[in-house]
Amino acid sequence: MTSKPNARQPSHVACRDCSLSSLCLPLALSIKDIDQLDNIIKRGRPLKKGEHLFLEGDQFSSVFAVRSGAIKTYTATNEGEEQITGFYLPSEILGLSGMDTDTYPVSAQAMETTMICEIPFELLEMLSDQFPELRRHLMRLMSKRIREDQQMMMLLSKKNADERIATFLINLASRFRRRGFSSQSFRLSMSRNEMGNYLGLAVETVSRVFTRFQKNGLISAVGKEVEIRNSVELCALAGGKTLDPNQILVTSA
Amino acid sequence: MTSKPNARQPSHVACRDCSLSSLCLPLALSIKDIDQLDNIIKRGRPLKKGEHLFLEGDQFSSVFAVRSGAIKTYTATNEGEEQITGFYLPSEILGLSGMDTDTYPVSAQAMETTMICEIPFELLEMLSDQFPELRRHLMRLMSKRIREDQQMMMLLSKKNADERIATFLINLASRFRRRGFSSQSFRLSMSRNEMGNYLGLAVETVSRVFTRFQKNGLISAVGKEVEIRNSVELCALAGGKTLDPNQILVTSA
DNA sequence: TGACGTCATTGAGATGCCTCAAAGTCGTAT
DNA sequence: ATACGACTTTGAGGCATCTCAATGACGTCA
Repeated sequence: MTSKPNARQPSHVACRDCSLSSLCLPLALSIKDIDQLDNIIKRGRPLKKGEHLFLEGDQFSSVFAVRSGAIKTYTATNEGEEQITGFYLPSEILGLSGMDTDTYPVSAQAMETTMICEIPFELLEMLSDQFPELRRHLMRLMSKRIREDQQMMMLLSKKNADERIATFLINLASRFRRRGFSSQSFRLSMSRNEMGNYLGLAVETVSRVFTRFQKNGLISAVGKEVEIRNSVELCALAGGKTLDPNQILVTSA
Repeated sequence: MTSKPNARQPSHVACRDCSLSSLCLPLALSIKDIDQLDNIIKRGRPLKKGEHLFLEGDQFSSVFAVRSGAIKTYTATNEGEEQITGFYLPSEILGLSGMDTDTYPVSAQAMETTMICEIPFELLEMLSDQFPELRRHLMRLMSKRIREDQQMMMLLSKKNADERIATFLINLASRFRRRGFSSQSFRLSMSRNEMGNYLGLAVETVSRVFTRFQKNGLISAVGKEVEIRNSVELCALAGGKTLDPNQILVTSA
């Protein structure tokens, strides 16, 4: 673990000094070009838990990178309930799905105190006219998202409750790992309810699966704190295809 | 109806003369620039039913546009069954999800005799370095796909069997309509089995829902021929959010 | 620190879809 | 024309998950 996940960060770190630069958009730019990206990025005040970054139907104007905290995106079903479409952790980019419309197709809300980098899309487009590598990176981001959504569709149409939750936990673990945090032990930023909503399960089912996983020694969980105690078994439940080869968990510390 | 859906087309129509140019990639290019796209497009022999365009794991090299016929993409589940991830009709583009990997993440197979335009990705990237409008179009395509996948995730996690099939039929209808064909009456290119696989339902359930829909006068179906008899009801079942405002069906001819 | 509201857990019963099984229909190729 | 295989339909029963209900734990704020 390099540092604590929610360590305070000054609110105006330059991209070149940001610890996430190797995961975020700067990935596509050389050191000297990063400063240009830096110039167009707006860094707002931190969002408090429950505050919205944008609402479904808002004028599309920017894409966003999470710097700390966590964001969920959701849309309203026909019956007016919320359907969560994604969770975003630090270094992850959201807002790209609004690109071909005038308005955001989902709402984005902070699940805890969250810091955001805002990248006005018009400027990002100008910058990507300038840097082919940046636009390829954007394309790759979107392409990756399409593949991830397809994995999600597979989860929703073929997996049972146990497999869904195993997959979800393994996926979270690998995302934490990528950011340099422990993949064995972490804090969920979402409630059981939100998890169930996202995974197409009732809260009660999520809760029962958690209980069962603990009885079987797969995980231990106290509230939102989760520890993966048997990642081999959990991966097996999740199904090998869920993780990229470079995302395989280390089995022991 | 402007012409029959499966009317024979000569196998080497230039983009500028293709009846699908207003729906396909040329959409992003001016008349004189289209010829450049034209030059990089490879037009192969027609694929027969069951033939593959590419296999999961094949080296990623091109994106493809369907010119006539129909393609399905699928991937293998952990248990080795096939999971269909999409159906592609004429003018629709597939292969973009492979963009950020070396290999295609899905297999693509012809569901009937199908003609394809192949666009080598390297050349497409060069061309889009030249034409900002083309690359914005590509981005929009991907962004649209992300939104559609999210609709699909919503379908899979919140809708029951009736709603899934209503949504599917309405979606197909609007895609036919966009291409200038009847949205009231069309031929399914997929089997009940494939439909169920895609929608996360057992074949038997699909069949039962079709029967029920016919009893209730929503549709009539003989084999793969489907007629929508009550599009208002069917849309209501599908849920308003499923269709873009510009995809709303005309209620009567 | 105590009280409240939110979130999580557990139990019991209902249900929608799946599985298995069998018969019926269609398309196709010989 | 006929026979075969593949696809579709229908029925019966089982099961995973949902729904409803109640209790329990936690976090937060006065």
